[in-house]
Amino acid sequence: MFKEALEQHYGFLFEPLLMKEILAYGSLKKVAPGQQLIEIGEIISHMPLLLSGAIKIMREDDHGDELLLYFIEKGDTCAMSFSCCMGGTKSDIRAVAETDAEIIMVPVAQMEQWMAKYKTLQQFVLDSYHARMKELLHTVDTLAFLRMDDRLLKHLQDKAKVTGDDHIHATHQEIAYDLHTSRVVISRLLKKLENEGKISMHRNDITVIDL
Amino acid sequence: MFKEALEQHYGFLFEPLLMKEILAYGSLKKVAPGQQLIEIGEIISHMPLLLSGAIKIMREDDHGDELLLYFIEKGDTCAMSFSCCMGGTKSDIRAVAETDAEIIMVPVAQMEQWMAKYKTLQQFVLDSYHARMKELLHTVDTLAFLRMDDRLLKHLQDKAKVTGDDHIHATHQEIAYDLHTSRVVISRLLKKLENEGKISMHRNDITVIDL
DNA sequence: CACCTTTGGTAACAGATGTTACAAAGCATA
DNA sequence: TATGCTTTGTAACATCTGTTACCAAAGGTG
Repeated sequence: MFKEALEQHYGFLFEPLLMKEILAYGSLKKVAPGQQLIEIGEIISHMPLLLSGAIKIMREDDHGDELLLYFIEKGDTCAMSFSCCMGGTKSDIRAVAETDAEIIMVPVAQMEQWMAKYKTLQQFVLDSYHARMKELLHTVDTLAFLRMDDRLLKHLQDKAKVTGDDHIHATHQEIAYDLHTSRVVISRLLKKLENEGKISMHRNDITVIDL
Repeated sequence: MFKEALEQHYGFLFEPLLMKEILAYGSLKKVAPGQQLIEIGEIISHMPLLLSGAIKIMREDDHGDELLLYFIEKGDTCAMSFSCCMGGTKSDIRAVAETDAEIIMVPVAQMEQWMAKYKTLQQFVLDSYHARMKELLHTVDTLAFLRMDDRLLKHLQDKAKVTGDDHIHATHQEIAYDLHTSRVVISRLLKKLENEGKISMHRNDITVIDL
């Protein structure tokens, strides 16, 4: 049962009746790192409520080039998936598990009913939109105002934060995909960060010192 | 009176009772190009409903460097200002009139009441969030995947679209501020676009040919 | 017209980022 | 140990963008 986890992360937000409904209609989904949850262009049938772990939200252009937008953590939902499923439109983003994660999947049909009934859910959705908007603004700031070395360090810090581990297990190539640059550039800048004492490196393992 | 304009742009969206309330409590604001509507850090007391014209939404970093996020046109609202005023938080963005514009300003206090009462307003706010989110995603795409020449052309096309005029009256310096680059870079790339036949240039006037 | 201000053009250079190519190191496995 | 794959290091170079400096053109004002 996922009753306890639900209570813990959403109990203070949602009214008791809504909690019961979520328990009745929602289903628990467990995913492993790297597992894809939502693909671009896919029609959304469920709204996710994250109980544990972290999800990374990615954007892709016409040429298949990728960019990490932000991470979603426990107690959050993907507001975009909400508006997509309510409007019946397709997903603008890809969602991939960054860590092991537990998610409650609520069917769209229920969500529509509940939005009319439950004030707390309305508020939650609005708050969620606001939070995601702020994240996106942050992403824009990063892209517009920072150079690649700062973007890289920030990325490593973010990754350490959402995984709760200052050891990052990723190849230079994987990091390059997230930041939409090339492996050589990442290797170069990582070496620079190491020389500056902000990280230390081993094969498949970067330790963030400057957290 | 702004009754007619309101009917025209929002009549099909809002229920009659809500329209009456907006007429009763909203006030019409007319602004001229360049006039600032919202400043970063400001507390929002009113929610704007755009009747005519276009507003540009800007972001600024710690060093005072600017970036144009997107334009808002008639029938739109600034979803961010909504969440800011509902939450009592400060504005993350700056809003500046791009053209002459007419805006209905609705006091926050009313908005909170109406959100509980009127389904159509709830839907409008959710839709507005979704639309703004999409715009921001577009902005991210532009920053992450395009080079400056394409960003510049896209900016000129956007500007021509929201003003309804393929003649753009702006100095190279002003364009440089919007795109967060330097005047020299803009001059260089504009000359390139002119050679490619996509625009033609005169002092303080760029004509977009490739719309 | 003479004078000044604003705006735009261009060269020359610096720095950041992207690309290609190749070597070396780490790891797994026969 | 020998072999092969993955991952990382590095050089050399191309390209894009940003900076500085200076001049020229356009427009306004006396």
